[in-house]
Amino acid sequence: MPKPLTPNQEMYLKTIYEIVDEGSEPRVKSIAERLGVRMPSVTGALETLRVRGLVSHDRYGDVRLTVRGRKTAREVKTRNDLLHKFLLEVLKLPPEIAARDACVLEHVVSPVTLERLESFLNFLRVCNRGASETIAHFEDWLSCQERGAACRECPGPGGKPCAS
Amino acid sequence: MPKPLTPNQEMYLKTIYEIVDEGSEPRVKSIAERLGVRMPSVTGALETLRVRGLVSHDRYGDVRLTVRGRKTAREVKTRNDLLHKFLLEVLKLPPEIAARDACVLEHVVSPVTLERLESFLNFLRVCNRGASETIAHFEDWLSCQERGAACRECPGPGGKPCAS
DNA sequence: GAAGCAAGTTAGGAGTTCCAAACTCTTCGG
DNA sequence: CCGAAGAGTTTGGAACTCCTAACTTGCTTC
Repeated sequence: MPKPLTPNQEMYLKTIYEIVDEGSEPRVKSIAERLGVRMPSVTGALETLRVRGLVSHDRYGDVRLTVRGRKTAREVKTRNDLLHKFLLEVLKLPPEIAARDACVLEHVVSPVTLERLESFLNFLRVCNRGASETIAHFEDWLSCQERGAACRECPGPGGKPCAS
Repeated sequence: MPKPLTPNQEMYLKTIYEIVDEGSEPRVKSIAERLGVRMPSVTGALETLRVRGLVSHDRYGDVRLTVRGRKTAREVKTRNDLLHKFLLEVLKLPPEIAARDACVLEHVVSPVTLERLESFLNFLRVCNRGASETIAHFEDWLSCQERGAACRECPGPGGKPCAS
């Protein structure tokens, strides 16, 4: 079995995939900009990925994902989408935080946990015993918390319901 | 501002903290065993942590956390506990998976997300509009899913309720 | 077609993290 | 009190990641 990719290597793959997905040519420069690194770092990373058979890249030439590279990139992206959805729709995190965290978590969360998160989202979708209402209540409760007040029906910081 | 610690460095700190917490002397060997690395790795890591003022350690001498090191270790442990609780109590993950994932996530999750997870757990505790019931339903639904059946009231994979 | 600029690469260096092998120190038993 | 065993360290090497500085290449424009 091949050594697993590092988080960084997965990030390079995902970034190339996204650039292509947006209809642009993946250039060393644009990859560097997206990842917040300098061009030599990209050249180096592409070399390791090339050796592993995930991208094709000749000196001064085009950067392309191989079939295997594209497959891996899609997997990373799938993990990201799932985490992002959870952070956004369940935890109600602001978009920038959700995006940032999904981007870190996508490389480290276990498959089992990922699957469970997916189940949780499915459950919220199909449950007809008030699961989505609970999530809606959570959002209400959060905004009461922010005002330092108690929620209409659930106790707030002070333990007492408020009028909101 | 000091450079942030790497996940690894946080792990070393947390490990030493736990060993002390259990009433043992933190030895290079026991730290190595817990972290699944060899002794030279520990010696090296202790040196970087020493330079950063987080542990005290003389050649062949005792390993101790400094005040700052202990503070950091406690912070890591707090993050771990919170994540662990969430993975266990909300996602209903098996203990080994929850422990493993909490241990990775503790180093990378943003403070905002951590706080939100804490809010979520608080919400489940204090909500009197059925939040904890929803989580209980999730657990039921999961076991139905495992049997490939539908839940009593929420639709399962086939979209239809079952008798469970 | 040549010059210049932007893109890309190489070279060299630093930090982190790990390892095996070889060495040193401490401690404990005889 | 001395020597062996185990604990701990040093050395040297590998992988990954990043950087700056200097160099090369390709393209575009005059």
